[in-house]
Amino acid sequence: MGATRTPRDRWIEEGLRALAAGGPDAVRVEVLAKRLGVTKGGFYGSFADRDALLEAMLDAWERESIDEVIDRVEREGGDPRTKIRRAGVLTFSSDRLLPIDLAIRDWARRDEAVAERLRRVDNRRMALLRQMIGTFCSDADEVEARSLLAFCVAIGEHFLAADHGDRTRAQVLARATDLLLNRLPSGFAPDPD
Amino acid sequence: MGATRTPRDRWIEEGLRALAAGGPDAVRVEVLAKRLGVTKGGFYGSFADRDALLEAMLDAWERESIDEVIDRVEREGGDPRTKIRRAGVLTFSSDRLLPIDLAIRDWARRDEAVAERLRRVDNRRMALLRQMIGTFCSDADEVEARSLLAFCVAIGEHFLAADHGDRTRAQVLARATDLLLNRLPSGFAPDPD
DNA sequence: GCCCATTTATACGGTGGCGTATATAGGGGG
DNA sequence: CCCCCTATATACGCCACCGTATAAATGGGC
Repeated sequence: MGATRTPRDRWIEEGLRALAAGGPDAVRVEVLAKRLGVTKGGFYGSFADRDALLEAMLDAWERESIDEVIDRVEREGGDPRTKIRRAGVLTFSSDRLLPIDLAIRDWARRDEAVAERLRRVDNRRMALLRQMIGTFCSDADEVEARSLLAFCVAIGEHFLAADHGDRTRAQVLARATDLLLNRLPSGFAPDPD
Repeated sequence: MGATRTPRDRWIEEGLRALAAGGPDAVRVEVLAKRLGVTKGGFYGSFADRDALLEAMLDAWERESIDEVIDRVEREGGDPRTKIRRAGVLTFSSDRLLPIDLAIRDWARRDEAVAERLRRVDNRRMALLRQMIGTFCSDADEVEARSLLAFCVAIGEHFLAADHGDRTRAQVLARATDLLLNRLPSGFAPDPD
C-alpha cells in the first residue's frame, strides 16, 4: 500500500502557519497544498472538509499550548517569579506559538467554539499565574488582579503599536513586570485621603 | 441631477460595521450593498475599488477615534484619574468603537500600512495616559511602565477568555485599575465593560 | 518483479466575489 | 413639463476556492 506522502500532521502544521500569518480566512486548502508541493487531491483523504482541518488545528494547538508548556514549567521548577517568566517565555516568545495564539484570540471573538477552547487554555494559564503570584502576595483579590494584569500585558503588548520615546518596548516591559511581580504599591505620591 | 441615494459615508459606516463583526475579510462590496438595500452598482461611483473603501474606513476611524475622544476628554476636564477613566470609557466602552478598534489591532499585525495608522492613534492615547499618570507619579520610567500596563489591560482584557471563579471580570478589573492608578477614593464604580 | 491498496493528480460543476459595461430610472434646472 | 445628468440596476467575464469523481502513480507484501 502506498505510504502517506502528506499525512494529517503536515496539513495541520501548514494550516497553523497560515493561520498565524493571515488568520482563519487564510487557511485555504488549495493554498496549503501548493505550499506542501502537492495538490489538494490527498487532502480529502485525511479530512472530511476544510472545517475538519480547522478543528484538528485547534486540537493540536490546545494540546501543545497547554500540556507542553505547563508540564515543562512544572518539571523544571525554580523560583515562583522565575516560573512565571519561564511560562511567559515558553508560550509568548516562541516564534511558533505566539502568532498562532494571537490569531486564535481574534478568531475567538467571532466564533463561540473557538472561544470555548481559548477559555480552557487561558484558565489553565491563569491558574498557573495565580499559584505563582499567590506565593508572595497574600490578599486573594490582589492576587487575582495582578494575575489579570500580567496576562493582559503578555497578550496586549502585541496588539499595541505605541512607541516609548527613548526607551525600547523591552525596557518598559521590564519595568512593568517588575512592578507587577515585586513592588507595585510603591513609588507613587500619597493620596490626600 | 439624481441625488446620491447611497453616499460614501453610508458605505464607510456599513464597512466599519462589517469590519467590527468579521474582520477585513468580511468587508465585501456585494454584502454591504445588500445590507444597504442596493446593488453594488453605485459603489464604484464613490470608490475606485474595494481597497479605496478600506482606506476610507481607516481614515474615518482614525479621525473619529483620535480627535473626537481626545478633544472631548480635554474639553470636559476634571481630575486626572477621572480623565483617564473617561478616555477609556469613550474609546473602549463604546459598542461602536471598541469592536472596530480590536479588529484593526489584529489587522495591523498583517498590514504595515494599517499598523502605521494604529501607531499614530496609540501614540496619541499613550501621550494622554502619560500626562495623566505623570500628575501623581514622579518617576518617568514608572510613568511609562504604568501607562503601558493601563493600555495593555484596556486592550488585552478583550482578548482574554479566562474566568475568575466567584469574581466577575469587572470586579477584578476594578482592583487592577486601583493598583495601577494608586488607590482611588473608595466607592468608585468599576468599568461597565 | 508483480499485485493491489492507497495516495495523489486531474478534471469538473458550483458558488461567491470583483470590477466593467450598458441599460434604466428619477430628480433638479430650464 | 421635459430634458439631462447621475445614481443605481442588470448582466457579463473573470478568478479563486470548495468538494467530488475518476484516472494515474507509487510503494509494500509476496
